Amino acid sequence: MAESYPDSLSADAPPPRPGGIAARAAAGLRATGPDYLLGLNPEQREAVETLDGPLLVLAGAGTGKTRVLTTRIAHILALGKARPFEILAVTFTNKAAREMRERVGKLLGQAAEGMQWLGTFHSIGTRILRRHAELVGLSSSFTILDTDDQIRLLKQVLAAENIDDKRWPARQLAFAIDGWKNRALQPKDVPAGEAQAFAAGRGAELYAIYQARLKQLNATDFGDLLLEPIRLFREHPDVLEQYHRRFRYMLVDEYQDTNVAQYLWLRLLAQGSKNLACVGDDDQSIYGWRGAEVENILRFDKDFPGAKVVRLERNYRSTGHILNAASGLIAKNAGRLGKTLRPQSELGEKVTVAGSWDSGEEARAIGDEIEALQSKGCKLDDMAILVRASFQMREFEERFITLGLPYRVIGGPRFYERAEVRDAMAYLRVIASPADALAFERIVNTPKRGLGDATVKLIHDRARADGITLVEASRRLCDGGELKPKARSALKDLVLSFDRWSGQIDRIPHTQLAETVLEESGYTDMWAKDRTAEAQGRLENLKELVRSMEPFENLRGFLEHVSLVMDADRGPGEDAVTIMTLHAAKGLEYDTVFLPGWEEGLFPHQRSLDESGRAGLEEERRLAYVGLTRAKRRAKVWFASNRRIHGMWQSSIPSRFLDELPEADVDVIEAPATFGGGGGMGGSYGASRFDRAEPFNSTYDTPGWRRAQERGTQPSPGPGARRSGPMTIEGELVASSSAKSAGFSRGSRVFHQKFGNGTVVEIDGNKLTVAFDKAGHKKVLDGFVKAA
DNA sequence: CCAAACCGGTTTTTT
DNA sequence: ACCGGTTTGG
Repeated sequence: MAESYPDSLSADAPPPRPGGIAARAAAGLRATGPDYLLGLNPEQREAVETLDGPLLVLAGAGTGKTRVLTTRIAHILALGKARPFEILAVTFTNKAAREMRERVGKLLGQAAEGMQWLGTFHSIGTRILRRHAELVGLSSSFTILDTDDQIRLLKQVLAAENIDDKRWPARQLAFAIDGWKNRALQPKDVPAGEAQAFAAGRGAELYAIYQARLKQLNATDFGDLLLEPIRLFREHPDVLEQYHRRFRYMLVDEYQDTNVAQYLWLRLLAQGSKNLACVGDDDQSIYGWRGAEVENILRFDKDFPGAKVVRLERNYRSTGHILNAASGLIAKNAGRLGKTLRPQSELGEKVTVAGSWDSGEEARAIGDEIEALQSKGCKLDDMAILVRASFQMREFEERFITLGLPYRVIGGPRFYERAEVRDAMAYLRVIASPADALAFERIVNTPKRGLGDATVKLIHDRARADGITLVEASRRLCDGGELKPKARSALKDLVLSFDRWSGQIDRIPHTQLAETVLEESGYTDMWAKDRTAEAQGRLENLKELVRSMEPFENLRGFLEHVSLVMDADRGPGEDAVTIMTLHAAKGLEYDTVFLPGWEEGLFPHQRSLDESGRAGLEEERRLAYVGLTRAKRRAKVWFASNRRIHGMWQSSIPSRFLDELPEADVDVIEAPATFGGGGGMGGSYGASRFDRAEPFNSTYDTPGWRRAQERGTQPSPGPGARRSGPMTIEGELVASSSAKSAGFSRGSRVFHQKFGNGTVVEIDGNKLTVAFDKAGHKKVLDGFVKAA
């Protein structure tokens, strides 16, 4: 097997061990406990034991999907049906891949380490592509462009073709190309009608030019990591044949999220052994907007004749009412295979539905409820707030900061997408591969060196004329006379620096090299001199970047990892409430789940309805289903009658999804008493449940309104309310309010988002007086600062 | 070359 | 209302 692969990458494939793998796997099992099949229910067991031929496991929420997947792998290995490196196991995210590896490892011990084909679609695609790169016009050291690089490259293509990128933005072209790649369309396959849509019919042509540029740069984008292997398999049947022989068993997680390209990729590979097991849940397909085709799972048995379908319907996660509510809701969808989740525990608490006057009150009420639960002994770690759109998070953050309630935001700006991290990465990329033109361009004038567009253009021209890299071109340019003395010395400096750094690449540890580069390039200095509030956080991120390089053997390994992973690990840290989007919540579970913002227009989202009509509505409904089924014991749904969207206050009516929840499983909370000071919209929706016909805010006779009048404030806390609270998300790896004021004492050095660094001069309860280095003396709440 | 004015877009997110 | 990117003027 391994020896049939020519290039050096096969070196990491352990040689087939002479016999004994199965035996050792089995031994590992014996060591970790009783037979792994015990404890599975009959359906799970069937899903694990049906090894041969195509299999679709329809796994409802909380039915033990991952367990089935991992146990199945263990079973295959234990029976000696295949060796670890003969199993292909594909997931969508790195996180899922990591988890699967971990869990298989727990079952099998050592044997899991041989599973080199366990990974994401993209990482496995990369692996395949590196082995056969020459066959598709790349060299095996190709680089992988992320979205940012992709846009930059497209901008160049548009410029070269004299297309006004005002009228035809690169982003839009990128979007179109992504769409085509999702459907496995090469430039020649793009339907004429769609090609027409961009730049007066030049869409497909531009796509072709872009592909050619990628090849020139020895680069791929994410789509290519799937597409190119497909092309490879189609054009080189002998290569496909090798993989047919290799992959004796194939497993796919979250099959409902696959797009056309992924489906074709799998189908090509599955022509070999036919042992393809897909696990998924059509009711949890929520990624249609980025190319996922629910159809793939709906027609699995037609695509793979003779496929067996196993349904997992016993839900071990949620209590009865929650599950029934979710089931009742999802039953309104037409396009589904149909499953009925059966609770395995008592009915538990009903799902609650409560209304509030506006989003601020919603945040206050939920905050109060969280504190109430906390005082009853519930851990914050077991609670989550799941929102439809990320702008909703702000309100909760603000509220929690004032309450001093620790929280965690999942899915803010990603670590590796931050400008400073990307800049630093660009330096490293140029050092590792001087041919990386996009990286060089990114940092040639960052920090400012007086090398503007004019100079960059000269470099470009020279590179193109001489057929050399931008770095080489820069070097030659310095020797020539085209440059003004200022630009020339700056560029000379940069080139010499890169020479120096490249020379050290194998001589000093890569982390140290990174530090040197950031220091010597003046990059760290640039931020150190920056007086804006984010600068401090950015410096932190740079340090974090260097730390995150530690586990890697060398710079190359790290860069490869980042290009695929783009996802920083976030430690669990202190006890904290989690705030995230519904999309981010898939696959997770919490004791208590708060679901705010169930209003027409927001959830279901208007845009989804506008763009995809009924299919869009069904996807939104699946999202609601995902939200509810995250809850183990308590699901608390909220809606507000006023919400500020794009800066404008708008009144809203309760989501149609509320009416679709079975009455028997829902408690409508009417009494405003439960949340101190927060008024419910109680009375008005009591009559006809959620009062869809008549927006209740049309009558100014609500508790909220009356209270507002009594207070003599503006009726809507909206327009006039101050919204100046510091946003913690910027500049931190994980935004979180510091739980307790813990640890601050006079003389402590602290950092404040707005005022920067300072020294604590006085403490009064949770109020600190701080002498800020730049902003002078201020009184601040301890929640607003963190230890510097 | 840089800073200030200006414009457009604003659901969800992975790789 | 706000952010980020682009254009424009110094």
